[in-house]
Amino acid sequence: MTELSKHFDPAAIEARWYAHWEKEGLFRPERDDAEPFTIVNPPPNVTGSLHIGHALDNTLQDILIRHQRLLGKDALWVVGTDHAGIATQMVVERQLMETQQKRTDFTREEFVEKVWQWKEESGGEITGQLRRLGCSMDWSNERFTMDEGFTKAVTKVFVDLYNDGLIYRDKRLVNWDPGLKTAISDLEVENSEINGHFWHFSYPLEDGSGAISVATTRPETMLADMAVAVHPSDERYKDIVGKKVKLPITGRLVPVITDEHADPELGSGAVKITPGHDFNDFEVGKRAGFKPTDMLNMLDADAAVYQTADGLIPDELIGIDRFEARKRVVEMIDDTGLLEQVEDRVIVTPYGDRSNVVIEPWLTDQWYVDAEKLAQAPIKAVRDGTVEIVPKSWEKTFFNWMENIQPWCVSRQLWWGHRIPAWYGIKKEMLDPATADAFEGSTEMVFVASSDEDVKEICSAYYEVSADDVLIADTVDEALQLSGENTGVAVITRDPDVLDTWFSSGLWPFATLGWPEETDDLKRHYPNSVLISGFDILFFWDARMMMQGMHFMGEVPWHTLYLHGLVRAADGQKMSKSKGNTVDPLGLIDQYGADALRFFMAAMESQGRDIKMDEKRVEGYRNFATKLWNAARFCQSNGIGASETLEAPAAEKPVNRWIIAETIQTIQQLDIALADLRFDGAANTIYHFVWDRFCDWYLELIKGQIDDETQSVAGWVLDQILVMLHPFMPFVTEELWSKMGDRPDYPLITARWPIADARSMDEDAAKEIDWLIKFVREVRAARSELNVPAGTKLDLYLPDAPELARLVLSRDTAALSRLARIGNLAMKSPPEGSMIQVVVDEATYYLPLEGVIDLDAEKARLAKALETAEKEAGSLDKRLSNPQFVEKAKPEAVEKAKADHAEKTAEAERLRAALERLG
RNA sequence: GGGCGCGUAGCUCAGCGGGAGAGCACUGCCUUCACACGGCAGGGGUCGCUGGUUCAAUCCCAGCCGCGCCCACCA
Repeated sequence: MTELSKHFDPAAIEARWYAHWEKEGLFRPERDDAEPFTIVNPPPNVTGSLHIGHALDNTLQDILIRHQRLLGKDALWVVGTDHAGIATQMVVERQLMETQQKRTDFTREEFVEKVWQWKEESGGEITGQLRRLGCSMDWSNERFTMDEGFTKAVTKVFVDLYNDGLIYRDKRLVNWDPGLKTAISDLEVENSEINGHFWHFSYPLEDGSGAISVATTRPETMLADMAVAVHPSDERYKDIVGKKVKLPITGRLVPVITDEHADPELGSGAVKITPGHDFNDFEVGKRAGFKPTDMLNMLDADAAVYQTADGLIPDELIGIDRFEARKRVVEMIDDTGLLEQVEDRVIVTPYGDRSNVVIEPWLTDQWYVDAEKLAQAPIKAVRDGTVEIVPKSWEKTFFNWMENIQPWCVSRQLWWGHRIPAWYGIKKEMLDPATADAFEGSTEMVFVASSDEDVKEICSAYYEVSADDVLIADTVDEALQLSGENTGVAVITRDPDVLDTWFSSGLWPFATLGWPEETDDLKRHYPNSVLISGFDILFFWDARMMMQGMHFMGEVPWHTLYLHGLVRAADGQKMSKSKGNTVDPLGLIDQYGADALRFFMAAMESQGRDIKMDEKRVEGYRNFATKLWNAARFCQSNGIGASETLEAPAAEKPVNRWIIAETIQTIQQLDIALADLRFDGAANTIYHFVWDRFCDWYLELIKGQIDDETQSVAGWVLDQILVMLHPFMPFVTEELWSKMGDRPDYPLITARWPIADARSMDEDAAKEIDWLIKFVREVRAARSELNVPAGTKLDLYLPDAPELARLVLSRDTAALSRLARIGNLAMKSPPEGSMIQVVVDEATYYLPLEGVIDLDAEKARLAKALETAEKEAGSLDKRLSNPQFVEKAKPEAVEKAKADHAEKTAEAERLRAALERLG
């Protein structure tokens, strides 16, 4: 047994214990016969480093996992990192930029190789940081979303979904990020309001019979206008419908059409229609009979002006950036006198969440997942309670999104990621390798397959059935030339795109367990027990896990979905790097220890609310750890050590019987709080037990009287504390566990969670000690208010005290002497003279005081106490004299009111008498 | 335009049908033999406002006032 230092120094023990746990395999002890408990960790980006949100998220998970491990379960916490397509590619591209290089200086293979290299050298920094937080994940099976097995799973999922008709290729408007030059999904678009303008143009009618006024916030798109729409019921334009207008600048002739979309109330009631560059207009365009392939496009991948198919855009505008083009178009229209008006207006503008660049609706071929179909099973699962969302208030949000879900664009024009397992046969003359949109309209046929081998088979089969117009492969596989030298119509090439990162991370709950192989782990740990995630990824990740999990596994991915909030800065603002208001969790760990940070997170995590950072509070929990440390130090120096029993030891002394009962009550409360996922309640329960009950009362009551029984009880209680606190504060508890006694091969991390054995509860002892505490408090308060010097001992006279009081007071003289500074005890009336009168329940206690006490102060004290008692008695009296209350209230409430009334009345009476005695 | 949530002690937050709690901050006393990262005692709240339901409302209902967040195609 090593002596403990006076202050607890977290840094001195954390790394040591973590290394020990990991090395000994204690995060995943062999428990093949135990009930499984499984959590998958939301895989952090491989580029990521631990931020305060991770600290919250992972602390909560670790609390659950450690608790379940202590309960004896086969607790598995799956861990790994996410390849994070866009983020990782950006990191490596930035790195290249430092040496004036760019991605396209390399072949795709070379670049991807560089990313892997980066990943090996610098990726996964966060995994070390999670260790510093104390997270007990199963590192021995760490995964990566692009490791071999996972990639296999992703490919299978794509192929299967394709074969089930749940993935398809479609030409429509996507959210195009011109900064990253890739499509992104709806969820990756963030709308924000900016100050813009509303330009009103006059479009002259072709026949010269007038003009129609249209207004737009995006004037440059008029270069690709294909119609002007008015509402069918709009009488003003009745005669113009069907005529054509001649667009300024391009001179394109476009029809005036009717469509419900046009709002007669807005502007002139006529709206320009640009199907290739606006989501509404796309729909209007389709209704008006335009096919997507015919819709005009006027922007390239960089969002610079691009010549439309009809070649009508003046050369001077070609190649100009969209925002510059906006100015030029307005100027040009103004020059022709067709600019009618410019209004200031707040415009909702879409930005890419990664690039922070304005998103462009752009007409491309992309892969889409039929999310609507996949959403049905998850909706039902939440509806019928198979998946419980905690807190429940998120259900509505979940349903609202799931029930209105849009096709999910899953293809990304990136190099880093899971490459889409689709191959195209393309006619040679259509192939233009120089441009990104080379495949535009050139696809002859698509083959979706898991491997080149599969492609070969499919191609051969296809060749057999329709030899005339098929391909000869030359890129993927030489064997495809089996198809013959067949006039050289086509080449085969693999889809250059990769999948949305969330497409793969959605498989996390089962692909990490070995799927598609039917492994034992998969059978045992799917469905997972619970998922902990921030509400910010409810749609991104949680919902997708449900869709993919239920489709491929036929079962929900987990039974409970716990959503926590955001950790905000102290002023309530969202933390962000750009605002510079982030708090580094590792800095907090350095300063206060991982245990303190973890306890803070747990204590602040009430369901449903964001957490505001409060460093003072972290400090407070550091103090708590020190408090526990010192309590253990006290125990150690008094021969109190590791308990030898799991059950509470037998005890005679009331104080020991009392603390055993208190401990068991704490276990019960903790069990309930943890079962309810009330992290705050759990943390507060153990906090107050340790500090208020164990340290402030129990240890004080036993000081100076520590016999064998007390040693074994105190040792047992401290052990239970260490176990109960371990999920929250793993480091300090493990250290104390080892220091409190020799327990080789029995580390705390795999100890036994205490059993709330109610048989050890003792009501009589509780009554006695509770009364004692109350009495000590009253005496202390009286002494303090009358400024009796702390060291002065006073004799105590109790002429009319009830039996319980006499018993307790005469037994616990040592404790009384220490805690209330009581000298001698006499069961009789006090001598004449000045004294303090203390009223506890129905009795008065007298403490004569040498010299003169401050009579006024004593009167004031008693008067105040009397006032309080009378007020309470009065209000209870009023309630009890209300027949309605006695009649209708619950009997318990009436009983309680009666008892309280009696007590308060007696107390008031005593206080009144005491006051009278003072004259 | 829909949906969700919040407004309780100076601050940060629990409580959510029987008469209000915690941590920090504040005041006074205490170098009491585990701990001053401590101990003891204390001050401080018309529980946003207005109605309603109830024997009883901070807690339930309605409306209002403030403040967040999410979703949504108003050009």
